[in-house]
Amino acid sequence: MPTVSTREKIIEKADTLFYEGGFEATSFADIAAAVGISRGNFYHHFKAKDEILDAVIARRMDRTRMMLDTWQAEGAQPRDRILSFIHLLITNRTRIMAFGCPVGTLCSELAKLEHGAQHRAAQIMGLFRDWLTGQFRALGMDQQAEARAMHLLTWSQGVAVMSSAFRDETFIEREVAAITQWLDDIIDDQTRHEGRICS
Amino acid sequence: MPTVSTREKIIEKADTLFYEGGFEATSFADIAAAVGISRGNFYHHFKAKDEILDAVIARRMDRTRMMLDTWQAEGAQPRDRILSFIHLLITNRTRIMAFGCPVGTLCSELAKLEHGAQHRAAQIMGLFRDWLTGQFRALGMDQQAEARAMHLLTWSQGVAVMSSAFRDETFIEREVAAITQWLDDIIDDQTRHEGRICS
DNA sequence: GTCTATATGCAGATAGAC
DNA sequence: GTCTATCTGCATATAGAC
Repeated sequence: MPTVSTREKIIEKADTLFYEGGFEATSFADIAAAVGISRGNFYHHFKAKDEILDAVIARRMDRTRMMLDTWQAEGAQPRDRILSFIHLLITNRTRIMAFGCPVGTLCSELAKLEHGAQHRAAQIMGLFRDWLTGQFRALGMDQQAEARAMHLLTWSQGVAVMSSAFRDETFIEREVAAITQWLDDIIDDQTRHEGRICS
Repeated sequence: MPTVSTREKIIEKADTLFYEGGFEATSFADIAAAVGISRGNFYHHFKAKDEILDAVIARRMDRTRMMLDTWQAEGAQPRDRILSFIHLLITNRTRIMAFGCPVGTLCSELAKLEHGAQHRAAQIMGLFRDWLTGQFRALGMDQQAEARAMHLLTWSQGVAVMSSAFRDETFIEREVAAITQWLDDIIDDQTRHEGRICS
């Protein structure tokens, strides 16, 4: 029977605490208290704080891949799949306003700490970039697919930063509407362009 | 003779260290070493770490106001002034790639720390928002002035996060070109709109 | 695998000499 | 106004009993 191991519980709690309080500001004691184990027991599972960070990043990579796979399977059209990504801003708006984007803020923090795991954290962002690039490519935007994926990611990261700075929920809603409008505009352009080539 | 006081030196060094290493990760010892004074002397000037943060935020507010005033005086047209803002991304690209945006990353960090100074840090962002709103208003975009200021700020914050995550200098250059294009497009739209009303 | 007890170091902060 | 010496607490990390 695969009950949740202590190791997995540690990773799960550390993931949440790193997101909500930051990596540097989260202590072993915080994680141990959240899991309900002693500090000493901690070192049976992880030799150093950096090892937990590695495990948390690996967990986030796995969960991101699973989420992207779900969106891929559930979305009938590339547009629907891209909308799944955009609507993360709505679904997670309360947490985003309080703590920002989990990926963006981790990358920013590790950059300042000059932490070795910085590159691995950026790979989570890379998963989104590559998946979104695939969606725009499926829409026939071969040349501009990656640039548009990067634009959408950039816009989302900006919304996360600004909404947490100003604590404005309506801002997120307005921006999501604007992003959706942008998406439909470039899809319209693409459709017209293909029509012109065919005729 | 107004030589730079020790207090001012502390604020200046703390400003840099908070930006490059983060507020939480920067210790009194770090600042004292950078200034060249002992830790004990520190407390003659600041009673607590939070007081230094307050002073750093106040300094950043002052310097931001001065910068905006300079842009206001030097730019002949609102478009030129907005371009001054956009080109911050180019001027500071090396530091932005390494440490992100000083304002955005401070807001993000203080949000996670649930720090009381969070609101004051967001006021720096507010200075940019209000100034940019004034520029768009001067372009005749009364209704949409603030939304466009927020869009420009959001985009810039996104570029800062993404360029530091991927460490890509060419990305900043491409985005600045795209932002400039966006600016000229909405100015064109505005000009045509005014023409239509007058004719 | 989990615990208690503990080592070591550095953080923020204070007292008091010069 | 600057220093040295010191306090207290919490951080990461280890040792070893159960």
